[in-house]
Amino acid sequence: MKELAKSYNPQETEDRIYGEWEKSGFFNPDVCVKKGICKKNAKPFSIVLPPPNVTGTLHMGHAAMLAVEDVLVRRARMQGYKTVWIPGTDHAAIATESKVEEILYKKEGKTRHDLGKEQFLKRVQTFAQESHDTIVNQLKKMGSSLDWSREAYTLDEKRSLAVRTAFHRMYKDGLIYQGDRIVNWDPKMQTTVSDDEIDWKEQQTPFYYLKYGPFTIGTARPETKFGDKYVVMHPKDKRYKQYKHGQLIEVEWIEGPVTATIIKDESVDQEFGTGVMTITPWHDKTDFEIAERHQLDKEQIIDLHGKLLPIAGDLAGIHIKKARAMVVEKLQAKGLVERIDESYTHRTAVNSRGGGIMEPQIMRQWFVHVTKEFPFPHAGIKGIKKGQQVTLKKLMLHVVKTGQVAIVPKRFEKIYYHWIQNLHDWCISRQIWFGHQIPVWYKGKEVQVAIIPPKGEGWTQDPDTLDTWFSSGLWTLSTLGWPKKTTDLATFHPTLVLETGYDIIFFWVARMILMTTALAGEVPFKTVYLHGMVRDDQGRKMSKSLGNIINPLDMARTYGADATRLSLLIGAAPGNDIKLSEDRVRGYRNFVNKLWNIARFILLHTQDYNPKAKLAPEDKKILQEFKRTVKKTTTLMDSLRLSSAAEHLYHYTWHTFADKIVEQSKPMLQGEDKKKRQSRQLLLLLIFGDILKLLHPFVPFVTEELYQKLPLQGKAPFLMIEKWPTF
RNA sequence: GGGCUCAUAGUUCAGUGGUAGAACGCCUCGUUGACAUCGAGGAGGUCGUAGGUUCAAUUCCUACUGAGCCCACCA
Repeated sequence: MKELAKSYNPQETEDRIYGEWEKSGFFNPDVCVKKGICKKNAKPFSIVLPPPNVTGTLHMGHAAMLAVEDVLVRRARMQGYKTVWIPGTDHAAIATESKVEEILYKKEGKTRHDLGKEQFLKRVQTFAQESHDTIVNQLKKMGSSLDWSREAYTLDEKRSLAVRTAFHRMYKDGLIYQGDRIVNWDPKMQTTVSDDEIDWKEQQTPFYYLKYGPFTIGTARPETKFGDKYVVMHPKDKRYKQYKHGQLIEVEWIEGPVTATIIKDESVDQEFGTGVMTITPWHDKTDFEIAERHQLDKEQIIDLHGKLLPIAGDLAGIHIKKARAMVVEKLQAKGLVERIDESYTHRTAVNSRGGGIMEPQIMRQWFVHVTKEFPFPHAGIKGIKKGQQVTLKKLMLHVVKTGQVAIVPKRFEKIYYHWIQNLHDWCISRQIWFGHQIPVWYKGKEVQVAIIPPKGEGWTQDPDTLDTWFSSGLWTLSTLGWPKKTTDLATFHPTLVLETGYDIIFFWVARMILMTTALAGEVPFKTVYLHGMVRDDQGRKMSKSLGNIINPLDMARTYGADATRLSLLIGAAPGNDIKLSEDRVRGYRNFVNKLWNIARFILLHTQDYNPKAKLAPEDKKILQEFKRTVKKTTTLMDSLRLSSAAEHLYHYTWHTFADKIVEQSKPMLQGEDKKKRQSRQLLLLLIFGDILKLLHPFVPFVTEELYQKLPLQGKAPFLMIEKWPTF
């Protein structure tokens, strides 16, 4: 028996251990079944890894996610479940494309158009591949027991088939349609963007009160007002009751007299401004909806590059940024400006990927119809019969309300409901190059929506690509082989737990529920476990500009992956943010080292232990007391209270086992009484062996390394496949 | 504008209808054979404020204050 080093060296251990695990194949449930580690008919336990974007490297938030998921997975495996955790990465369409564009521009001063589609996509793929390799390496460093044989990529061949199939089916069910609707247009990136990808920036801008015939209207954007010919007020507004809905009036306006129509609509806020406004339906969502309700004309004022169209008269071709001052000047010359309020705060929509200022436009795009009734074609959702009329919104609400999907912590259920109530049709087409090209083909006036290109000459595919969340919304299905009826799909779907940050509950969680229920008639997962954001020790977001980023790989290199994991697990309640500091990680490094030294002591004193020794009554009692810790840990983990479980183990290991039991054993181990000594040797080995098992999900590397050195009888070849202790 | 969360020891956080817990930090002492990445002991809290329910509230309810977050079509 070689003596252990004086202190634990994670650098020497972690990569070697991970390599051994990988080589063993036990991350793969099929291997476990084949080798008899788990029963053929064992209950399945499946988790998909929320696929990191191939835009860079992993951050502390990822590390927190990996820690929680690996704990769940490792424990399930030890409990004998047929356990799989599926790795993968996300092509992240617009995020990756804009990142590569940025690099290209910085390094070579070129745009994607200078390269052309084919060359540009090659660059993106190279970048994505490098990023992927880094990420995989990082996932392994953190000890994640992922089944690499099942690795997926949102843009690989299998996932592409799933995407095309989903699009085709949803189109046939009337859930996807092409329509002319108002969308968020980014003139800089030349693409649509979804509501969720917009950041709002507050700005002080002047607010103009303009004379519009007998009315005074308020606006923050006079440069869009050229075509305004509807004047809208609340039907109950007493100030304007002499005006009737539909009444025509002549008003003097920017380019001369206009015939305006009075419109009464309840969406007008009587308290705001003068309670009267004119509308620009082509470039404002609210205005668009008013126009839809009353079937009003809509006219485009601004082109897709942000320049004024001929309707602006001599200002045509001017960019809207410059146009404002010029329009105001014109209005002032005509005496139409009543007053200007300088202290108005306006919220500007900005594309969170790349920063272009959004300009709403009416455009022909593809949408997912969330309020359309359709006969539900499946039988797998409780409370909804096959053939029953449902909408996507209703489905999304139903599965959570009935508990078929549980959200932890529960308060996020309310947030989820609220979001669905406000949900509009989802625009899924993007005018970028990197992503799943829309599976629609055109030939003259013919249109075909299909899974594979139509036969015959002359078909061209829609050049647009799909919103990245369309493919990640299928993730639980597509990683398990859908639309094919694979064994994996039958065995592992629905997955048990989806663990992710609360910041992407809408982006991703909601959309997975939407797509999976609609397409497969199953929930994608039974429980959603939401972790908090990892912040710095002052509770601030980690960001480059603040320079407060703590890199998980740096922490793992300095203190070990195990310590890093513990620092992210202990003190982290679901849904609550974690404040992390290097001191914290250092503290848990000390615990890992303590564990190492306990082992060192035990190994030193059990060289000659007798596996058949009888436990003395007082030792039996200590063992019984230890079983309470096993029970408590088990119960806490069952209820997903991982932080409490880890804390409890920490405390027991250090302050009960090491400080009391081990200390008290010293005289017995060195004493003359052979029976006492042998009993105590066995006791220490038994309890410590079980401590290692209990701790293994939390700190897999050090426990594996130590367990392999324990002289216990009947050990499994790896701690990771040992049975979870009973009580 | 609507909603949510948090407020407990110096710090980070658990927790419970019945006279408060952990970790880190701090103080004192100890320790050359598992571990100074250590051991023994200790100090430290009227559980945000004001009401209410209750035999009893840090725990339940209401209001307020402070911190943070999310949503929303005020032109």
